[in-house]
Amino acid sequence: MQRVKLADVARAAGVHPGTASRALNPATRDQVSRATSKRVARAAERLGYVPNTFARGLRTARSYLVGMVVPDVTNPLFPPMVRGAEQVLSRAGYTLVLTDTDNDAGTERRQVEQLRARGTDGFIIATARWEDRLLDEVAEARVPTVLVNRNTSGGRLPYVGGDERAGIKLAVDHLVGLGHRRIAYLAGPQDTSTGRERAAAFRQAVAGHTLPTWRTQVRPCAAYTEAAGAAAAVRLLASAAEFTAVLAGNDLIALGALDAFSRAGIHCPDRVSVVGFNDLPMVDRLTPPLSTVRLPLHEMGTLAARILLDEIDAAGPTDGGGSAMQPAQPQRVAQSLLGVELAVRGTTAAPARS
Amino acid sequence: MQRVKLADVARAAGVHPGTASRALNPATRDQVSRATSKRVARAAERLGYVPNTFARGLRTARSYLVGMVVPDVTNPLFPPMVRGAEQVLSRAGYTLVLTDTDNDAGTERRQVEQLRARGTDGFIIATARWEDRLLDEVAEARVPTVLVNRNTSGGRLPYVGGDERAGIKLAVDHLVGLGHRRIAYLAGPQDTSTGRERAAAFRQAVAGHTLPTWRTQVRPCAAYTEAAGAAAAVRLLASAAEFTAVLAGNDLIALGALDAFSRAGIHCPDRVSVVGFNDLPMVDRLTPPLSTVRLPLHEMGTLAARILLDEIDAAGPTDGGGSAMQPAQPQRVAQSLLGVELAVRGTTAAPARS
DNA sequence: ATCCTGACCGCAATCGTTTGTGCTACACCC
DNA sequence: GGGTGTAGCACAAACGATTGCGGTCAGGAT
Repeated sequence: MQRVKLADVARAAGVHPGTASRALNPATRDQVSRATSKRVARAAERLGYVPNTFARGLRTARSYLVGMVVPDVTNPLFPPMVRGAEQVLSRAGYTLVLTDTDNDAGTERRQVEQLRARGTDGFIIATARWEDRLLDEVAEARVPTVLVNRNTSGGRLPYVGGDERAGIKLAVDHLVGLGHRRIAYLAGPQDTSTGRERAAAFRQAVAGHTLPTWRTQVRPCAAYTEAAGAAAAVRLLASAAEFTAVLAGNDLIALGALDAFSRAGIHCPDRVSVVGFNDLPMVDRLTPPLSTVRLPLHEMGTLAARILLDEIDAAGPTDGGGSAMQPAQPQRVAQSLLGVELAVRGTTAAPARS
Repeated sequence: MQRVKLADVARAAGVHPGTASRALNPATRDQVSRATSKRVARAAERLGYVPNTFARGLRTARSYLVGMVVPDVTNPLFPPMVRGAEQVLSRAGYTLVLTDTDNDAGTERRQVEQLRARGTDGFIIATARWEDRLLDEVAEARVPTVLVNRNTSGGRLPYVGGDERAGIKLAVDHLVGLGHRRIAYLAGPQDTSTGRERAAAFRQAVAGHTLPTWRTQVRPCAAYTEAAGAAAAVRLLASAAEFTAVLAGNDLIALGALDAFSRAGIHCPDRVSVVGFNDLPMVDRLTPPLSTVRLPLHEMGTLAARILLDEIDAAGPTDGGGSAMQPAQPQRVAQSLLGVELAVRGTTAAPARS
């Protein structure tokens, strides 16, 4: 590894290693005279001293490592969050460790445990399930953690996401504004917060207008994939329900539905309007370009990182056991909802007059 | 951090910590009787022992950390590589640290140095420039490193990428097969290996057929972006060169060119054929769907990781200075080119008969 | 002149593992 | 039975930084 150690710096500055340590550490610098502090700093600079992370970590039980857990880096939803998080973390001297769980609960658990063993200072987790034992344990162990994009039912961990209710409402209002009265919703999987929240928001938004509702109006998809979206769409068609617009739980579902419609000879936007969610890259280049709800993904990443840093500072050195003071009841923690916007594009239009 | 340490395990098994250490380490297990080894293993299991990475790293100068450097996680080209690399690394007990340089040489240097200070065991680098001082230094310092996707001029570091020459040849042959005779090439930036390699391959492929060549036939773009591609395309149009097909340095350039052509009223594929490179997600859903060369991105990631692991093993504990035996000349290292394929889709067709 | 105070810094223990060295038996051979 | 090997393990010294504790010294108060 690197050659020059603290003792070298100390020798060069003519002081004891302990003193050099204090001089270099901003938090303890005032225990040392300004003169020696300067001298040590200069020596360190000159010799190109960089502290040995292992030694430091061994003593302080701080790794300056943060784990970020995503289901699939390949899904374009996540990279912007990763990027945002990494920017603020690295600026704060932390290093981001990315792990991809491949959407599998087992590997997720393994990865998290491996990172915990490594002394990771905290986690940013984008894989939360609505009921999530692993996260319950993490919360129990008081490991600094913040959820992003997906929340849990418990609400015991800080969360940052987009304002899904607002996004759905925007979409529904837009469709209603165009003249649509019968709108179907292709919901995401109901074991994720986004699937549940958006579905609930849809019902609420529809109830806000005086629109007809019918039994098969909201149909959950098995997954956030094109295949699942297509399947749900054909089921919807088979149900013979009348509808002039479809709101999808996310863009992939919307794309799948679009495929199904076009295969059934139902042209968009002439015969059916479709709205997605997430505004994935490229969906604005399709024909017709997809109308969709845009989330501030990058900002979600940066905010999550900032909240995590606060949490880490508050927790102090990782004592694992957590502080003795346990609140009377599981306290409610910060749930941040960021503003979203609707991108109106080519897949939405006034309904055909029947 | 975690409560139970090696000494606890040793006590439980009735042996000295040193012995417990050997018993737990597969490489030194044979210095201990089978009986005690079993006993220690059982005790460790029962107590839930996980070794302290700091202490271990402090002693062994091994971090089991690998840094992966990409210019921009948000570019869909990279996530599959990251994913592939992470899969093989984590299976080998390593942890992947991802860092995004934002395409900036300065932050790249800072990130790499920070990771080096952290004792990172090796690097997978996807940001190589054709002339790259930082990588020269890294090679000099003998830090285990493998380049992926982009190479350097020196060829002193192991590299894994797609077989660009073959890809370009496939594309050119395809166009020629359709009847095209005048093909232009919109090259990527010439400070990257991909930009240079593909351009050279294009010239070679064209020379392989008896096609006309002309002065403005290959035009470098300033960057791998849609804007740069569009700009190059309008320059190409302005040059009044006759051409019936365009091969692009990558998909983004192709998309930009497509935009420019459509703005100029030149319809694709009727009046001009276009083929891209990389096969980004979604480009198969555009109208017309983009014909392009597909790279085995995931496999590039896994192979890079495997080569890196070999290198790390060969290098042994990070001694920084490198072994004393220096080869007479900078030896040529493994340069792996993976097979590519051409996805023939809607942007290529026989040229209009003039 | 003595005592006290506080600023500054040195000393040494400590974090938890790994690993070179050396001790103790026991087995084996002639 | 004495010498030689060898297997199995204990001992303790590292690795490099942090930090509680205590010592020194100058300067001011009494």
